[in-house]
Parts: sequence; structure tokens; C-alpha cells
Amino acid sequence: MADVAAEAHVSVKTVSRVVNREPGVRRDTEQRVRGVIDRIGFMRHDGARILRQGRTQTIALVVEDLANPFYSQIGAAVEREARIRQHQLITASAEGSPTRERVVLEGLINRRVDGLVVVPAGERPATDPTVSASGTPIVYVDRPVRGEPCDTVISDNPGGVRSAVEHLVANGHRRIAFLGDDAEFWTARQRREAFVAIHDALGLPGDTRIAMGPHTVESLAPRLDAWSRERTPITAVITGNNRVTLNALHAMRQVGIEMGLVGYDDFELADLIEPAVTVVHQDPTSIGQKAVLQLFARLLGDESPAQTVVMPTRLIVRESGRLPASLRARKALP
Amino acid sequence: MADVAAEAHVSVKTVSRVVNREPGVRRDTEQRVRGVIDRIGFMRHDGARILRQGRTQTIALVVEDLANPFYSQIGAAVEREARIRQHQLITASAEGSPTRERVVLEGLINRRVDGLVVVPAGERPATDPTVSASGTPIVYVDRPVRGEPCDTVISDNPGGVRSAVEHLVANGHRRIAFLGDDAEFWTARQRREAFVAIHDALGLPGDTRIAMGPHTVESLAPRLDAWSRERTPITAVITGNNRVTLNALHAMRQVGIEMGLVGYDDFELADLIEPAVTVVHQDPTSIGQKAVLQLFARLLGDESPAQTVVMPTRLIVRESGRLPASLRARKALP
DNA sequence: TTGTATGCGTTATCAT
DNA sequence: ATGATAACGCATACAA
Repeated sequence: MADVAAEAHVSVKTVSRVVNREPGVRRDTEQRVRGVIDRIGFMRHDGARILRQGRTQTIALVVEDLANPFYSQIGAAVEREARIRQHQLITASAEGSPTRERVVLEGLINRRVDGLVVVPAGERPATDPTVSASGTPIVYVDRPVRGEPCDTVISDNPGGVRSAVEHLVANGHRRIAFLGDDAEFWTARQRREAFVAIHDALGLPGDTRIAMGPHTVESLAPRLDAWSRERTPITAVITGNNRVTLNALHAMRQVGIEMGLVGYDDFELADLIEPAVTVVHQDPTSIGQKAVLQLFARLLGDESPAQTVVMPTRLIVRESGRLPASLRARKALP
Repeated sequence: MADVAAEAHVSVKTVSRVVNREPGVRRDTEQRVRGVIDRIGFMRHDGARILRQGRTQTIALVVEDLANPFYSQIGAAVEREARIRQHQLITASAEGSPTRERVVLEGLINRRVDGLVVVPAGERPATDPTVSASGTPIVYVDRPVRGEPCDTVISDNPGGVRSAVEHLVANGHRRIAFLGDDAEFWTARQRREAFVAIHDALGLPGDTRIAMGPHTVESLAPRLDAWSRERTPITAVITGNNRVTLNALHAMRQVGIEMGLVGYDDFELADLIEPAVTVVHQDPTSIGQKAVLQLFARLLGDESPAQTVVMPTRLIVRESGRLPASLRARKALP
């Protein structure tokens, strides 16, 4: 900028005015300055600008695994919304480790990002000293944190599970099992609890059959096989997220089991598998959008109490919820 | 930092030394300073540090669509490699528009990112004035740019297509069509050209049947239907990337066609579809890793001539490459 | 071992 | 309409 000023025989302040389109510059001086800028290829150093103004025009997204389609769709939405608002997005992965998450968050706060969208790893308390002390607005996504209320966007897990169970029951299923992901995850636990609640509320028979992860194809195959061979065999299973659904599908294929299935999370090609998989769909794009919306409200000075937004889920009915013909005999109960 | 200095009765320089673990600080002074730091919750302002040092410890990734699994896997790999090297990653999407890409790149250069990994939109010439003038190292991924040579990581498209064709031929297919994505994409054109070359080299019969995109399920269904009803019907098709593969699968299902298929790009559940889909796999993780490796070599002062790295592809044989029984009659040719 | 002065490139304040 | 100067928060060079 100093170079430009010297070359154009003006002060740096005038150059600054031109660059930032501030008023108070004569037409011809502006032309002259612009000429010099183009000629020597000047580009403003945003680092210095940031230092002076205090706003980085940057927000950050911290997730567990950027390659997981659920998170990458959230990421795409967050980037888009940020870009629309002239902000850049730093993405970071904590790889599911609370320790790494703290390191990552500290790094981002040192950078003075304007705000954070975080899928919290583990059950981190909301009062993370480093974060809360910095005053950086933060919106949690997909799972809440403990402690004092924070802005949070989650999806309606109980509603999603309920729609899954009710769909299966409507199709004649009575003995339904639940395959959740690792109980370490809040979402996994919440879905399990919802399952138990609905199961009881509908008065479904028997002790609820539930297995929490982590699951692999190898662990799932014998499990499903056993459940389908018991005295009172299950006729359907609900899988707790996309990972589990995929593994369960592989396991069923491996063992050659035929049973009802409703999966949590939609996935590409769910409709091309035989039978097409009925799923509980949560819309990652909307979740990401909503989170950014809330974040920018805070950045613009919204001081209202922290709010938790629960996004609705949608049951996408395909075929896998039906009662397989081979199991229909058992349906003839009261 | 000044606050800490005042509180601890030392100079800012001493605080700086403590924060950066520089030697030359007495044990007890360090303790005292650390105490103050913890007490008042001081966090170093990296923006100022950057301004002084000139390095932002940040690289950026520019892609077309962060939600596309191919790019999100590259993104995950790039983030991971960056994090290992103490760098943060800014991700940005140009949404396939060269115009937007320029805006995005300018923004990143204003931020003085240390380096760029870019999936170029369109056929942008390498000599983008803003980028090349800034001297920011840049590695192109997935498709090359025109003009003077640049560091580039692409995958072996001709090899991938050849393995697909040869596999189909080995399974008895003779009349094979190619469904490429939009010819605007370099990869789409390169794969098409490779297909034509192999087709001719193997002396396959007839004029090569090729259709470039953009394709939809609706456009694909009649096309495939027509091709399979001609006097000399095709028995197999090669799809040019994951998008086309998905649409083609849907179209086939819709029209009820049975034909051989090899898809470009592996995808989740390819093995659960009936028949399981044989694919040409390019490893996005390796591609991302390699790109970052090259970028950091440049950042560390590597001045060697620009190099283009061609990553190998791998044919994952499943079932869809076989000659369907219904078409086997036609196989009895010389 | 510790401190002082200076500068990074920009914007804000207050002049002229 | 334009400019001089301070300040942002830190690191660097040099001094004590």
C-alpha cells in the first residue's frame, strides 16, 4: 500500500480509501491510484486489516470426520452460507477425540475466528474454559453439550425413531430389534432410549432386543442370525445411523437373512438395493444452514437466551419395512 | 500480552519468550508468567503473529462441491495432512464457476494462505494473473490447467478406462457404449478419448456409441433402451463417473434393462446392488495426500520443475461386468 | 537473564 | 479532498 501511495504521489490513507471504496476521493485521483494498483499488482493484506479491525471474517467448522457424507453435507451447507455472507470457512477434524478437539478449538480461537460450528466429540461440558472465556459465539450441531444451555441444532431423534417403529408395526412387524452405534455417542443413546420408550408405549412383546456398537459386519452377522433363530425371532431391525445400516446390510447379505429394516440416515442408492431401504432422513443441509443462521445472528449482536433447535426428520418409505413373505406366517397373532 | 507483562512485572518480550517456549527465562519468572497467563486467560493473537512472521500456517482447498464424496474424501485427506504439519485448512467451493473461482482465489490470496490445492473449474489457464503474481504455491488436482506446466495430481484415466474395457471384453462383451459426463470437464473428455482409442485398438465392432452429459435418469433411460434395441445392440456400458453411474443404474432399473456395466469411481454399497457393480476405483485419499505432499515440498523451498503425478487406478471386479445370461446368445460370433 | 525499540500492513482519528 | 500519525498485538534485532 505504501508502494502504491508513493507511486501515485498520494498518502496511504488515500490508497486505503480507494481500495475500500470509501467516499471522499476525487475522481481523477481514484483513477490514478487504481491505475497504479493494477500496474504493480497490489493486493490488500487481509491479515493486517484483521489485526486492525478485530474481525476475521472467518468461521470454523469442527467435525469428527470430513469424509462422512453426513458431515460433508453439513460442511458444504456451512461453507455456502458463510461465503454468501463474505466469510471464509476453516474446516477442522477432531477425529472423535475430545483431547484433539480441545487443541483444535484453541488453535481456532488463537486465530480469532468470528464464530464456531461444532459437532462436539464426547460429552464435553459446555463450559470449556478456553472457548467460553474467549467469548467466541459457538453453535453445537448434531449433539448437545452438558452444562449451561448453548445454541444447539439437533435433529428430532425421538420423532425419527418413533416414525420408524410405527412404520414397521403398521406393516405387521411385532418383534423389532434396535442396532445402535457406540453408546458413547449421545445420538446413539438418545435413539436407543426413544426406541425403548416407543417399544413399551406400543406394548410390543418381549424384552426389547438392543445391541449397541461399535459394530462390524463380522459382529453383526452372528448377532442378526441369532436373533432371527430364537424361539421368538425378530422380524425387523432398526439401525441407528448410516454406518450401522451399511454394516447391517452387508451382514444380512452375508448370512442370507431376510428381515424388515428401517435405517437412520438416508444414503445414495438406498432405492436401488433389493429391497429398497426405508430410512429416517435427517437433512444435513438444513441443519448446517440453520446452524450458520443462528451463528450469524449472534455475530450481529443477538443476545437472546441460548436456544436449541430441533430439526424434523422425515420417513422415506421404500420397501424394506414390509413384512417379508417368509415371515408372514408368524403374523397370525392377536 | 501487554496485560500479562504488566501483571507479572516483566516486559512483553519475556512473556513472548514464555509463550513460545524460547530459552533464556529463569525458572521462577516463567512460573510467575504462566500463572498470570492462566489466571487472566491470555491467548496469543495469531493474527498479529502472522503479520509479523509472514507465514499464515494456512493452506486452502478449492473444489467444485464439498458434498460430492469424491471431493469430500480429498478434503478429509488434505485437512489431515495439513493438521499434521500444524497448518489449518480453509475450504472453499467455486461451484463449478470459473468466475466464482477467481473471486474465491483472490480472497484466499488476500489472506496470504501459504499454499493452494485446487480442483480447477473449467479450463482455466495456468497463468491466472492474480494467483501467479502472488507467488503462492499451487497444486492442481483431478484436472490439469492449460498453459505453462504446474504441479498437478491427476489419476490415470486412460489406464482406468482401458481396464474397464478389457474386463468387459474378457467377459465376452463386444458391443460396449460409453456414457461420459459433460464434455466441458477435462476428465470426461479424457476418458472418452481413451475409450475411443481402446475401442479401436481392440478392434471392437461397429461405430463407437458414445453419449456425453449432462445426463439425467430421464435422458438416460430412453438412450439405453434405444441402444439395447438396435440391430446390433450393445451388451455393456461404461459410465464416466460416479454421478453418471448412479443415474444410469436408476435408468436401467426404471426401464428394466439388463446389461453389463463398469462404473468410474467406486461408491458405497456398490457391492450390495444386484448385480454388484464393478468399478474403476481412484483413491481420493491418496490423491489428496499426494497433493499436500507436493505443496509442502514447495513451501519448504523445493524449486524443481513443475511435475504432474499420475495416480494409478484399480479395477474392483464385482459382478456387473459379466455377460448377462439373456444376452449370451449373441456371443456366438467369431 | 531480561528489556527497549522498531516494524509487519492496514485502518481510525484527527488534522489540514 | 487529502494527509500525518497512532494503534492493532506480536516478533525481531539488538542492548543492557
